[in-house]
Amino acid sequence: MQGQNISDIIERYLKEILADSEEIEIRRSEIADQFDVVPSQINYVIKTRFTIQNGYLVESKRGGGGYIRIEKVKLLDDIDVLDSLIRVIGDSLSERDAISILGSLYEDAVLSKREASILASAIAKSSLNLSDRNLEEQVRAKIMVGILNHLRYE
Amino acid sequence: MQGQNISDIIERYLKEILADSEEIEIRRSEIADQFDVVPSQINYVIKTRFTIQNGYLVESKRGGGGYIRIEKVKLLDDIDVLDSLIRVIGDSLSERDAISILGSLYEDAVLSKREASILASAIAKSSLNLSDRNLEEQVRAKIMVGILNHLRYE
DNA sequence: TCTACTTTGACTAATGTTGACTATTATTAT
DNA sequence: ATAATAATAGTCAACATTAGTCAAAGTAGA
Repeated sequence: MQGQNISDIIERYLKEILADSEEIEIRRSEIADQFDVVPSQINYVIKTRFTIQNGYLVESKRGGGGYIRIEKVKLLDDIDVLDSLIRVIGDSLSERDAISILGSLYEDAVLSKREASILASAIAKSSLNLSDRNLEEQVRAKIMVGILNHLRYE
Repeated sequence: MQGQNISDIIERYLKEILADSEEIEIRRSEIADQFDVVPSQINYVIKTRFTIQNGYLVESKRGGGGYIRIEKVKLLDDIDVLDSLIRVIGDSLSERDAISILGSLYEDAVLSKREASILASAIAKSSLNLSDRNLEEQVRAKIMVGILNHLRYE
C-alpha cells in the first residue's frame, strides 16, 4: 500500500513519463501547481527518489527559461566495487592511495590508461597545491568519490 | 526541449553560422532588431556564451561602420589562447566556466565525451561540496589548470 | 510514544531582460 | 584643421523569472 502521499504520487507521475522517454524536462512551478504543492516539494521528491543510486541524473537551470531535467541512466555492473571503494575512502585520501585506486580501476578496465592519467593529474598534490594537508586529503577524497559515483553509469 | 529563453536562441543562431565559418561579424543593432530585444542583450549573450572558456575570441569597434566580430579558436592549439585562458581562470573558477572549458576541449577533440564528463563530475560543486564558496572555486581553478597543463604536454 | 518521513514557506542564489547613461569612432560643417 | 554631430558599441544597475536550501511544523506507522 504505498503511494498514498503526494510525494509518492508525483514520483509515480514522473517515472511513468520516464518509462517512455530517456529524459524529462519540467518547470518546477508547473508540476507544483499541477499537484497543488509548494515548489520546494518537487526538490524533495527529486532528492529522495531520483538519486544516482537509483539510476537518475538531474540537471537544472534557474532564471528565465529555467528547468529541471531528469535523465534515466544505465547502471553498470561494477557498482559493488565502487561502493566499497567509496566506503574505504571515507573523507580523506592521500595522493598515494588515490593513485593506487586509479591504477586498480585501470586494471579492472573501468578506466582507460589515458583517463587514469588525466585524473591523476587532476588530484595530484602539485595541482591541488593546498597549504593544509588535511584539507588537501579531504578535497581529494571528495573528488575521487565524485569520480566513482560517475562511474556507476554509462 | 532546451533553449526557451531568447538568449539561448540568439546563441544558437550565432553558433549555427559559426559552424560553417571560422568567424562572424555582426552589427549589434541588426541582431537585436532581428530578435526583437534591446541591443545590450547582445552583449549579455556574448558575455555569457562566447567567452574564451567557450573557445571564442571577440573583437568590436564602435562608431560608424562598427561591428562585433566573434572568432572560434581552439584552446590548446595556440599558446597565446591557452595563456589567456589560464589568466582568465586566475585562482578562481566557477562550475559553469569549468564545464564550458571541458566542453570546448571536447569540441576540439582534445577530450572524448566520456573523459570530459568524468572530469566534470570530478570538479562538480556537488562533488567538491565545500561549505566555503571561495575555497571551492580556488580548488576548482587549481584542478583545471593542472588538467590543462597535463593535456598541453601530453 | 517515538521516529522517520513528509509538507510548508521564508529566505537565498542563479540567470535573464531592460533601459538609461557612457565611450568610441566616423562623418559633416565651419 | 577643428568642432559639432551622428552612428555605433559598452557598462551597469534595477527588475524579472526561475530553482535551491533549510529548518520548523505536521503526519503516519511501529
